[in-house]
Amino acid sequence: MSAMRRRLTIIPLGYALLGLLARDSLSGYDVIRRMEEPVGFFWHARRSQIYPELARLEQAGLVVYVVVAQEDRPDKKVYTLTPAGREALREWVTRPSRPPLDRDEFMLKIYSIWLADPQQALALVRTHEGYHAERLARYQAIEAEMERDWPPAARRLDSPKFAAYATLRRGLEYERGYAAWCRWLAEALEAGMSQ
Amino acid sequence: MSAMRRRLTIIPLGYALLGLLARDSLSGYDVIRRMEEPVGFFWHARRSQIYPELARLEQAGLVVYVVVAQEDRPDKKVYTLTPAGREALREWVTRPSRPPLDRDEFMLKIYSIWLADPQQALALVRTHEGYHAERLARYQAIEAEMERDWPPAARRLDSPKFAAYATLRRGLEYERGYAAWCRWLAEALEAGMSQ
DNA sequence: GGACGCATGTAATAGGTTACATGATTAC
DNA sequence: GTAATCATGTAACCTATTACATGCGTCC
Repeated sequence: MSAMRRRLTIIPLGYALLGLLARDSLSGYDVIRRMEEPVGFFWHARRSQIYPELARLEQAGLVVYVVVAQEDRPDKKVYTLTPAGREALREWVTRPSRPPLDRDEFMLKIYSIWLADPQQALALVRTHEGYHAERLARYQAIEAEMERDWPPAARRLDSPKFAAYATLRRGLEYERGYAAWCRWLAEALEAGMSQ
Repeated sequence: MSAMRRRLTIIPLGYALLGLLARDSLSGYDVIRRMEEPVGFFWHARRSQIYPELARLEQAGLVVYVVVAQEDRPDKKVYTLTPAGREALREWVTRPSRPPLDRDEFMLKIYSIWLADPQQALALVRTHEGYHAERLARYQAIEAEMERDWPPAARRLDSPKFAAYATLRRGLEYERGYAAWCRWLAEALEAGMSQ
C-alpha cells in the first residue's frame, strides 16, 4: 500500500548505495554514517533521500534486508546486496557516459569579482583557500592511514580498497589544485593592488 | 496575470545572468548562446531556465528590457542591468559561503571498478582521459586567443576580462589535473594486469 | 522542399534539500 | 534536566532537465 513511485532507472545515488553494500552489509543508519565522508570522495546524500532509495533498491530486487532486533536500541534493517544487485552495479560501472559540465558557485563569483572592492575580494579568496587546504589536510590524513594500515592485497585491481584509494588520489589532486589556484589569484590581487 | 511564482532570493543562475549583463546588454537568445560555453567555465543552463529567470530578474528590478523591432527577423527583448542589479551582484560576490561538496558520477563508478573486467575498466578510463584532454585543448585555444587579442588593460583587477581569465585558469587546471589522474589510473590498471 | 538560424516561451517530471516527526537509552 | 546516539522515516519545496510548442526568413 506504499505510495512510493516506481522508477524504472536507477539513479547514481542508487549505485552509490550498491557500491557501499558490495563491501559490507549495512543498516540505513550505517549507510548514512558512511556517507558523511562522500562515497568515492565525490558523492553524498541526506538521509531523507537514502531511506527511500534503499526501499526502491529492495523493490527492484537489488538488495534484501533482514530486521535485526536489538536490546537497549531500536531494531534495525540490515541490507545486503543480491547477485542481481552486484550484476547491475558491475554493468553500470563500464556503461559509457560523457562527463557532465560541473557547476561551481565560487567560480561564478570570480567571474564578477572585477566589481568588488579588491580588499574584500582578497579576503574572500584567502578564506576559500583555507577551506580547500582544510579538506586537503583531511584527505592527506586518510592517505597516511591507508598507507599504514592496508595490507599488500589492497593493491590488487579487484580489491575495493584499491578503488577507494584511486578516488582518494583524485580528491587530493582536486583540493591541491583548487588551493593552489586560490593562492595564485590572491597573489595576483595583491600585486594588482600595490600598483 | 502571469502564473510565475515570486521567489525572494536570487539563485546562482540569476547571478550568472547578471554577470553576463554587467558586461553587455543582451537578448535572451544572446544569453543562451553565451552560455553554450559555461559562464566562468563552471556554470551552465538551458533556455527553459534562462527565459523565466530573466523575467524574474526584471520583476525584481535588477534588469530592464526594451523590445527591439527587427526586419526579416523576430523582434527581440534586449536586457540591461540596472544600478540595483549591479549592486546586488557586487554584494553577492563577496558574501561569505562555504564550498559545497561536488558530485562526480565518474568517481562513483571508479569506487566500484574492482567489480569490472580490467580490460573494460581500462577502456573506460582511457575514454574519459580523452574527454578531458579535449576540453583542455579547447581551453588552451581560448587562452592563446586571450593572450593574442587582449589589451594590457585586460590585466587590471577591475576589468571583466581579468575575471574571465582567472576562471579560465581554474578550468585549465581542473581539466589538466583530471586528465593526468586518468593517465595515472590507466597505467596502474595496465601494470596490475600484466602481473 | 527541407534544414538551419533567429527568437520566445510553457509543461511535465526528476532529483535533491530543508524541515517535520517520533521515541528509547546513555552520558554529563 | 539536557544533549547526544541509535534508528527510521514523511512532507513540502526548489532547481534543473527533457519534451513540447510556434513561426518567419534564408540558404542549399
